[in-house]
Amino acid sequence: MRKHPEITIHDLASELRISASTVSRALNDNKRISIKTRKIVQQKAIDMGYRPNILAANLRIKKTMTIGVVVPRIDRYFFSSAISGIEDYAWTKGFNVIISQSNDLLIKEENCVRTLYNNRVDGMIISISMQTNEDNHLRLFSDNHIPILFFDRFCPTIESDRIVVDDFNSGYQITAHLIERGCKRIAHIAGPELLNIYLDRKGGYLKALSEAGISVGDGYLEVTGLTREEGRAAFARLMSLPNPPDGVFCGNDTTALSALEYCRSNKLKVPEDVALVGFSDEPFSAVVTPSLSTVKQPGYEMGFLAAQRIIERIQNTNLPIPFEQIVLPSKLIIRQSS
Amino acid sequence: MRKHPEITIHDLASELRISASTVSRALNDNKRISIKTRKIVQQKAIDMGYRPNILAANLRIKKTMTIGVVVPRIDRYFFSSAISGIEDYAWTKGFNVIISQSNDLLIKEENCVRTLYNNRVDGMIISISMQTNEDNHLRLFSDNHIPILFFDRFCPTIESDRIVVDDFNSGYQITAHLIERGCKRIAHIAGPELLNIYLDRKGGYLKALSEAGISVGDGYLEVTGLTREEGRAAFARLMSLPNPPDGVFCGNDTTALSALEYCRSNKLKVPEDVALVGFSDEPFSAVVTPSLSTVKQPGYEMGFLAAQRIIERIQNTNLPIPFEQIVLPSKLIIRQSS
DNA sequence: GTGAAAGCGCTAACAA
DNA sequence: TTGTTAGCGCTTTCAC
Repeated sequence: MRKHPEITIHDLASELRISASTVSRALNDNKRISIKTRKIVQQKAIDMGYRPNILAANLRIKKTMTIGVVVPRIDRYFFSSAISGIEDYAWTKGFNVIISQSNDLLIKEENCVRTLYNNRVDGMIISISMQTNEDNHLRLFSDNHIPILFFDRFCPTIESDRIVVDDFNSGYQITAHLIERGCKRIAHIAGPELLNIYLDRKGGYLKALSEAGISVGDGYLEVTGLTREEGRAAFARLMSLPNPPDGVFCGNDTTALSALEYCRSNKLKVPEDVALVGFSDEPFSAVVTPSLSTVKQPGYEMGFLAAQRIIERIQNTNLPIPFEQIVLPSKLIIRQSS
Repeated sequence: MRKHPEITIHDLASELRISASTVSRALNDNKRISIKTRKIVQQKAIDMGYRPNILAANLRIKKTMTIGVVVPRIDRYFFSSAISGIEDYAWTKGFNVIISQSNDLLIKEENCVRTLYNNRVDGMIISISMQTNEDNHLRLFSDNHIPILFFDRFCPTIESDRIVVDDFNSGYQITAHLIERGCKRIAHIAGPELLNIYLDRKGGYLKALSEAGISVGDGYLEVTGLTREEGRAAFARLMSLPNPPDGVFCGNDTTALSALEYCRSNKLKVPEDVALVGFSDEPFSAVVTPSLSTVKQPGYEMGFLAAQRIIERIQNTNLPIPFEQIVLPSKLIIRQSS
């Protein structure tokens, strides 16, 4: 039931008849202060209900103990689990996390990044939007030597740490799997070419095909925004081809789901008529019927590692740690749809 | 390509040969400064790449412009969409949001709340954990008159604003719907009685039954933690009853899904043998087969409104606005499972 | 309409 | 081992 009057180190100091700096040091467990004094001060702090003014400390120390996060959308499972990982680690280190979403819009992303910059976050973890085709806003950080770390979707022109999964190899595995299960005509619904992840997935697809001596059928490569609607349209186009595919690697689970729904309403059997594979292992993928083959990305782990990495960098801004691209393993999950 | 040297109002001041206070005022569009001076200062600020030091301003002004959020888990769709709503509104008002998750553990929740308190957030939006049976940590806020707002799951002993959906009525509607479609033996898998939401859902269930003159069958009321596993076990118990139910109102979509899976592996037809209804409209609910009847909660809107409300309160701490419980409409969505 | 000066609560260089 | 002192960058009273 304590009331407003905030206790400061000066209150503690005068109460104990010592100086404020001693109080400050004692509170921070500075070894220059005798254990005895430290104990006394710390106890008094508790007794008087002292809480440090982080603002003042941060102003003095010129750090905010905050890391900024920008993701396309919070409510997508992959991103929310990544955020979960970021939060969990950051909190153990006393860092706060402020989150913002770009809605996959470049202009919104620029706005987010600028706001984080103005808020003086100590570092930024970002997964760029589908539209991001330039990097001026990102340079706000890199040019000013504020740590920046990309996860999943990165901007190739900014030198920095990155945490990704091996999209190329995953795309390769998916396609190889389709080939192995007997598909002869394999199509791919790809995402925006601006993004490394989709480019890589497509690359893996192409490599697997060419290794197997299969050429990409006419019209078998669709490039879309990977929304539900675009996915459905793209899949419809594929299935209306004179020689429709018997296996489709969809750029994400959302489009795979659209494909599934298209099949349902058009009485196509999955996987008999056409085998389907998605990407991301969204929560719904395991439970739709037929369940969706997909690639599981370790969202939580990526976030956790990202936080770990960036905090390490924040705490060693002077040390010249080389930038690193960390590739986490993803896992092909074969279910009923293929 | 600007470098480290941060510009301060003093730099602007000396550059323009005016005082720092004038610069400060001009930057804040204070009408005591002539329009002309304001323009000049603001332009200079841009030219010199000035960015205000929010930390210093906040220290002075004793606000952090930050609101804290505590949810059970970020990666559950309902919560991530609520957070999305909170973020969206807060950013328009220049507020930052710091998010933490309790993992439905009281001890973790206490920790989160304490951290937010120490971080001097200007207000807190919280949906309490399944274990929260006391309110000492919450009193940290309410006793110190820091605005606190509950959404969805609230603590009844703390006086404050609340934003909820009408769980009672939703539970009633679900049950009435099951009755209407011909179910005679309706069971309910309820959640922890500690939480208003589950208590209300159960209350609605009971009321609908009693109004219809149906009594609750023996063993028809299961109280669980509503996880996938507990849901499955509870549903298995129900179906092993001598007189198993022909309609089950599951406390959330997760348990409804478990039930569905149980039915699948036990060759029970849904909804013919047993009709199923869940709660929350998780992303998977619409796409499983059979698709899941459920109640849609407006997560994003709740978050948006919560942010709006708490910011209003933060900005009028002196005004005695009465506490309010805002009930948002939820919507029964009837799908194939019932 | 503008300036001088004090101070938010803390840390840290320098002294003792 | 402890204290003195000087700010961090901003806002704001009070004076002119």
